Amino acid sequence: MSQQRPGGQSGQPGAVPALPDLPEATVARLPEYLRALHNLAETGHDTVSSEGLAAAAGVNSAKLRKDLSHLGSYGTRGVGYDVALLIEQIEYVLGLTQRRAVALVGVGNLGHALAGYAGFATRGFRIAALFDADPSRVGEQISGLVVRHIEDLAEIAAAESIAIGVIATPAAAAQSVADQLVAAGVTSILNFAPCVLSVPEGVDVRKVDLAIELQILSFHEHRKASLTSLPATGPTGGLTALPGGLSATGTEEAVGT
Amino acid sequence: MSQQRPGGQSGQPGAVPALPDLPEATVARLPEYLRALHNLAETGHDTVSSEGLAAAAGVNSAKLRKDLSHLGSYGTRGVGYDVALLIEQIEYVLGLTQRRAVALVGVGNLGHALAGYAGFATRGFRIAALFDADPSRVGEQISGLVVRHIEDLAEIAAAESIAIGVIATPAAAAQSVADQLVAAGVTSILNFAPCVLSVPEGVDVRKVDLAIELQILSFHEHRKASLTSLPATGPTGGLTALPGGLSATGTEEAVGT
DNA sequence: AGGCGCTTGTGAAGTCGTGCACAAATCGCG
DNA sequence: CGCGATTTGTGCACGACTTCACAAGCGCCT
Repeated sequence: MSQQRPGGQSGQPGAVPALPDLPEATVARLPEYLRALHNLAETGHDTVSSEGLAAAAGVNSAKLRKDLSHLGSYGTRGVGYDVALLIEQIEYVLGLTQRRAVALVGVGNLGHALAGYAGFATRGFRIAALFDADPSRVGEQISGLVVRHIEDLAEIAAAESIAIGVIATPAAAAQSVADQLVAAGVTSILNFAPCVLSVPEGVDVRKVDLAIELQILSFHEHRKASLTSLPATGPTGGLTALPGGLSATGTEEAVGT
Repeated sequence: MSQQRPGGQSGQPGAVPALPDLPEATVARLPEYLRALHNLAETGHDTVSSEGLAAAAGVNSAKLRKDLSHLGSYGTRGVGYDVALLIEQIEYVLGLTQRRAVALVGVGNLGHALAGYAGFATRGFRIAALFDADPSRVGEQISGLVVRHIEDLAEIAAAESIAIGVIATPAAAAQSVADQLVAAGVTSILNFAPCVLSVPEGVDVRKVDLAIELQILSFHEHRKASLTSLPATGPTGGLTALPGGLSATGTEEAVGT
């Protein structure tokens, strides 16, 4: 609460205030709060209550308050949180005040999509370089960037101060790419390849596996089906009259996500 | 994930081998085990120890044994697990014995990549239909499928027995699409749009947000950077940046890939 | 047949995360 | 200036998950 500087002894004058070491679960939710806050800011809200922000982020309000309390006391009792101030604080804690350079390796199907994903640019990141091992792809231009050969990774990573790498290669190549990223000084990796990477201590790896997400959903489907013996909403039971209110008025063109 | 049915297990006197009520954390790991097991099977392994499989899946061996124990006793003490049998069991529990039909909504940048992603097809799923709200995209052919207008969703979903939907639209359209999916009988949704979806009880939603993953990595980058000048406090010790070693720490077998 | 080494399955303890409930703090108003 | 309405920050209890440690079971070798 009154602890402006968690972490205790920081004898470094002028140094960055030591980051509180947040619970991992909290860290994983902060980006969601941040997105919700940006939405609120755009719709003209100056302050927001924990209840309101929690609803916008899809979590419990008590959890939200506890999460925010971990990074200091930035709310006002009886009023709520100042949206702009909270955005600033979360962006600072997440290290988004600088626009981090990201290297993307593998410009296949998925790599193309990622290279064109506007969400990276608008949320604190800059794709600084694209790489591939296939010579026929080197030189291709995607979203204003030229694909370089993976051999040039170390050189470019150093020049661009790249600390985060994204692997969008086939699984067979992923470990080799990871090794090269680490050798080039990258200390955080986002892996889309369906395999386990082994990296030295001090390097963070996060994994996104699209098939796994579907398989988890499949389990719940299976379970729901095994519990459903009588309910009318059986599979393809017949055309149920759709509620007319669900018109597609809100649908827009599906621009590249 | 949150909306679990309460434990009131009603009736159903021993008919089907009722699905064990697995911990959510276990469910999330089963697909990883499954992938590792397929790798092992392809490289000629007939059996595998918990230690070996755990290494291949990137988890602790005790955790793996406990996970597997939840779905029955399919190991042999002193020997290990029969790879083929375990694959069969996990696929059954995950509901992958049938090839589930999936609807993909939004064929923008990301949607294209997902439609062409081979991993879905090889891991238990069949993309049965593509949808978009943009008339200029309707009719386009992608990976052997014709893009249909979102209006046709209900009809096609019924015809193809689609129970899982994937949303790859801009955030502004996602809620509307989700409503339409639900109205069409879809009970599981994988959402790539950066927003919170509200759905009726009984519908499962999982979310994948690429920018959030990067922001989590960014936090750890920020934290690492702020520690490099501070004394190491805590059990995690200072991250000793072994400069020369580019090879991975573990010498464990790298699971063929 | 019996002992020995290996591996599973699991009780128990420890750690982490969640949600409730409430005191403390702040604002607006009479 | 004090009071009530409102909302934050947090102590505490509970539940979920992880990890350890070990007994029980299995196959092989002698």
